[in-house]
Amino acid sequence: MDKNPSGEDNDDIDWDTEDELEIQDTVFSSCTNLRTTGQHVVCSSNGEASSSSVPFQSSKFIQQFVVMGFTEESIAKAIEQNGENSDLVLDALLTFKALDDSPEEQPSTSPQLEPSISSDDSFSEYNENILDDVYEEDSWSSDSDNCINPVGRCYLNDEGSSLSGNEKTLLFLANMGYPEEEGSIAMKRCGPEASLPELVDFICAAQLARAEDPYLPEDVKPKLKHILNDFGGYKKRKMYNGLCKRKKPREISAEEETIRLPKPMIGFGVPTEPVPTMVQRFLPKKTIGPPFFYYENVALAPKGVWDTIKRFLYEIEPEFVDSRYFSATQRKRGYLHNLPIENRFPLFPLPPRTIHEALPLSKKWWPSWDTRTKLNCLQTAIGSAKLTDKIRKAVEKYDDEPPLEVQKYVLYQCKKWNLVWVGRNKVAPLEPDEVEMLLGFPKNHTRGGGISRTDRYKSLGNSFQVDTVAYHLSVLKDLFPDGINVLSLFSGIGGGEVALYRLGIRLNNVVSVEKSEANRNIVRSWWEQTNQRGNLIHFDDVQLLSRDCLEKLIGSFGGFDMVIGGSPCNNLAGSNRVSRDGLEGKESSLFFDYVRILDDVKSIMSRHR
DNA sequence: TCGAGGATGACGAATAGA
DNA sequence: TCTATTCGTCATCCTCGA
Repeated sequence: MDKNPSGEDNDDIDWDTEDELEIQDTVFSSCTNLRTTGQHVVCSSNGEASSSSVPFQSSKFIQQFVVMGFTEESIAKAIEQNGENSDLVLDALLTFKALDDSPEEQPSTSPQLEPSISSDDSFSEYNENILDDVYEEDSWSSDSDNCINPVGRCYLNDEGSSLSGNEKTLLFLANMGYPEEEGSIAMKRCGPEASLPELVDFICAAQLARAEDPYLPEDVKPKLKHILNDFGGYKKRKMYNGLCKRKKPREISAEEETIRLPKPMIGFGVPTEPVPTMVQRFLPKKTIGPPFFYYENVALAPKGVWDTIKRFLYEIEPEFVDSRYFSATQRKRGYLHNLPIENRFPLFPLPPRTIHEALPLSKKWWPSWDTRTKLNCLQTAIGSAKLTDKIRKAVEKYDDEPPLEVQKYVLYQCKKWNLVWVGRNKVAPLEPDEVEMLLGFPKNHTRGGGISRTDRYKSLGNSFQVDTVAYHLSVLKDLFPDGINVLSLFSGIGGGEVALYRLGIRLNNVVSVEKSEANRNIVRSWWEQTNQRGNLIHFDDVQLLSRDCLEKLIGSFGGFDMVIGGSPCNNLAGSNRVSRDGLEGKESSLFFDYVRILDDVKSIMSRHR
C-alpha cells in the first residue's frame, strides 16, 4: 500500500510537495466546494456559502441530484416536468432510472412484466387485494457504477409516475435481478405492508435455502454468486441505500431476533475483567484483513436494530461493551468490526475507574447514602441550575442524613443527570472538561474556537469513549508500523483519530466526514495542536462521498486501511422521546451510507490490488 | 428595541434485568 | 411486576450586542 512518505522524524516537511498537491487536486475535482488550509482540506456541499476553487457548475438544487449520481440531462427533464420540488423531481428521476435500466420491462408497455403479472394467479389475487394500497416506501435505484441514495425521501405514487406501487415494487425487484415470480411470491408472503428491503430479504433467504438444499437438483438451484456480493453479504445490501420512513418500525419477533446483550457487557474481553470463556468470533473469509472497519452505535437500541446492522455488515457478531470497565462512566455501546481480537492492549495511563478517583474533590462532600461509584452514560444535556437548587433545599433541611424518601428523590435526580457533590448539600452537573477527561479526550479538546458550552456537551455526549475504542484499535499498531490511512465517517470530535493517536499509530491520511462545522473545527484544531504530519481532508456530508469521489481518494492514497465511524444514534437512543424511529429515522438511516461507503471502498480496493 | 444565538426546562417510552 | 437506565427534542426564555 502506498503510504504517505512523510516521515515522523522529519520536522522540515514541505506541505506543498507534489504528493500533497496531487491529493488536493484530486479531491478538488470531485467536490462541489473546497477550501484548503495547508495540509487541511475542506470539501463542502454548501456550494453557495463560501468561495470555491472550482467553478460551481450548476445550482444547488441540481447539484443535490448530481451528487446522487443522476445525469444533468435527466435532472433537467425532471425539473421541466415537476418544477423545483425535490420530492417530485427525485421521484421522476428514480422512475427514469428504473425505466432506463430495463426498458424492456416498462410496465405500461412491457410484454414481459405485464403478462407475467396477469398470468400469475397468485399475484393477480394478491394484486387485487392490495390494489388500493398506497405505496409509501422509499425506493432506490441501483447501478453498478453510480450510487443513488435518496435517504430520507419518500417515493410516493403520485402523478409523476404512471406505475402503481405494486408494479414499481416488482419493477425494482426485477431491476435488481430477481425473477418476477419470486418477487410476486415474496410480496404475497410478506404482506402488503412489507418494504422493499424486507421483500429482498425474503427472496435472498429463499434462494439461499434452495441453493443449500442437498436434495434439489443442481440445474434448478440458484447461482450463489448472484445472491451474494463480492464480500459475502447479500446482494440487496447495495440496494439498501435509502430507507422508507415508516410511522411504526417493523416489530421483530422473538424467533427473528438473534442478538442478546451479554452480561457482563464486556464484549470479547476487557483489560480489567476475566476473559469470557466462550468467545465466538466468526468472520466471513471475504471480510478478513484490510480494509478494516469499525462501526459503533448505542447498545440499547430498539429491538431488531442490531440484527439489521449485523445483517448489513457481513453477518459479523457485534461486540457489546460498557465503558464502565474502562472509566468511571457507563457507556453501553455495540461495536461491529473485522479487527483481530488477540493481543489487545489498553491505553496508558489507565484512566480513573471510580467517581472518587476521577473527581477527587467531590469525595469530601459525598454523602454516605449516595452509593454511586460510577456515573451513568454521559449524554448531550445536563441538569439545570433550578434542579440543583431544588436538591440543595431538599437536603439542607436536615442536619443529619435526610429521610429515605428525600434520599431516594435526590439519588434519582443525581443518577438521571449525572450530578456530583461539589459542596455541602450541593450537587452540580459535570463541567465540560470533566466530561472530556471521562471520555478520554485531552483537556480543553472542545473548548474555545467559538463553540458554546451547550454545544460542547452535545458534541461530547455524541462521541466515543476513547479508552474503550483504543483498546479495540490497539491491534492495528503492529499491523501498520508505518502509519495508517483512515476514512472516518461521522467523525464528531474525532474520537477515532484521538484513539489512534494515543495508541501511537501515525495518521498518514485521514478523510474525515462530519456535518457539524464546530466539530470539524475541533478536529482540525486538535490536528494542528498535536503536530500531525499527515493529511486531513474534511467532508461535511457522507453523501458527497460518491463512488467516483472514493475512487479518486483511493487512487491518491493507495487505499484506506481503516473505515471507522458511528452513525447518528438520535433515532435509536432511549432518551429520545420524540423520534425514536429506529434505523429508519431521519438521522439514524445514515447508517446505510456507512454500509454503502464501506462496500464501495472494499470494492474499489479489491480492484486496485 | 430587536434579532440571533445560547440556555433552560418540560416532555415518556422502550428495554433489560431483578 | 417493579426498578433502573437511556450518544434526545423542542418550545420558550434569557442574554448580549448592534
